[in-house]
Amino acid sequence: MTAARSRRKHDDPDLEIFHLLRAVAVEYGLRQAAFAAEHGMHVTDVRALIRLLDAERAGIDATAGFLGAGLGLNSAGTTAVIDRLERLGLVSRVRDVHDRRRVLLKVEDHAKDLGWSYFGPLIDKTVSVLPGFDERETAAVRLFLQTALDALTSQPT
Amino acid sequence: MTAARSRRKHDDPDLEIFHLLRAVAVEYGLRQAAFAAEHGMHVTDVRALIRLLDAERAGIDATAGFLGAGLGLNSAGTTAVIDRLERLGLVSRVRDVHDRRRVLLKVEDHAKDLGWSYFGPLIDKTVSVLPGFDERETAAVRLFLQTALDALTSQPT
DNA sequence: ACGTATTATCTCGCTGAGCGATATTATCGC
DNA sequence: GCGATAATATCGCTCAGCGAGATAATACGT
Repeated sequence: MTAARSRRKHDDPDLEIFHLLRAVAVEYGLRQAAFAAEHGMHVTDVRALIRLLDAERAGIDATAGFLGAGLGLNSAGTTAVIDRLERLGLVSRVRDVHDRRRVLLKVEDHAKDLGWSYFGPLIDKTVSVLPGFDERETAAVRLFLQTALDALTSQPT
Repeated sequence: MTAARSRRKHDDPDLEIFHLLRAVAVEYGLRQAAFAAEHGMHVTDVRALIRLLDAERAGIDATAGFLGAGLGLNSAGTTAVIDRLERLGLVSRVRDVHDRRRVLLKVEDHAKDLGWSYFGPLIDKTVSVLPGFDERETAAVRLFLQTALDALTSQPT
């Protein structure tokens, strides 16, 4: 394991790109925390909101259990998150008519606006360089990101 | 603000790349949490360790205050983080000889190995596609990441 | 040199997020 | 209907991080 330390040089251009990607990930986390604080929420609440918005976009109806699993929380923690979001008027609990054990989570319009106010400018600025890329360049970006995602999701050796 | 909602279509290819980047950021966070749990640490501890390793690589001598600022913690929280890292034998406190108010944080070799065991495989897999790229493709990836980083670090409109 | 302001870190008490265990309520198979 | 199962909620607890203030070393004006 100590051998790994000398595997790469510090000025390795590949490493530089990796560090760039890592910086993006780190900053993303910081921005999420800042956004949360700015709106009287916690990081978990923001993540929950995003989960819920993603689910809605995917046409999945989100339940408490679904959300808890997505956030890696147990039922107690999940209830607490939903309580907070409900108190902020961002989400409302709706009993499922067909299975009345289930609680469906309805994302309020206000939350959607909040989500867009968070991601909107970020998206615009981030993708602003893409129109200047040709097919191969765009494909390269996509491939690199996909590879990074695979590396992160696959179990380490 | 409601106008933002209709600004982009869901199948916008630009948005797809943004989602890919966002997924990378999210997964990075999850992996960090998993790594932390695996080694009896908290996410903050891992982030602290990375901060310290980065500082060492940059030739900065890390103090408690420096670390706290980097993590967005106040002094009480910072002390707690260092306590935990010290208890795990990953970091040791060394009084600065020239300014004896300061506590320098020395990263133990064990921590460096830990860092490499975390990032090593991730780096290898992530950058594995880069050798197949030509100059323009590599530059495109770099530019895209840099733009994303700028978008994240600049204040939102 | 000397008191005062400043800087760096730590201690104390507290709030609150999230956990484990358990309770409550609803559905399903028999 | 009735136990078994599933979905969510409640209770009590632990511990990360905060605010306020303590401690200790340094800088600085006079």
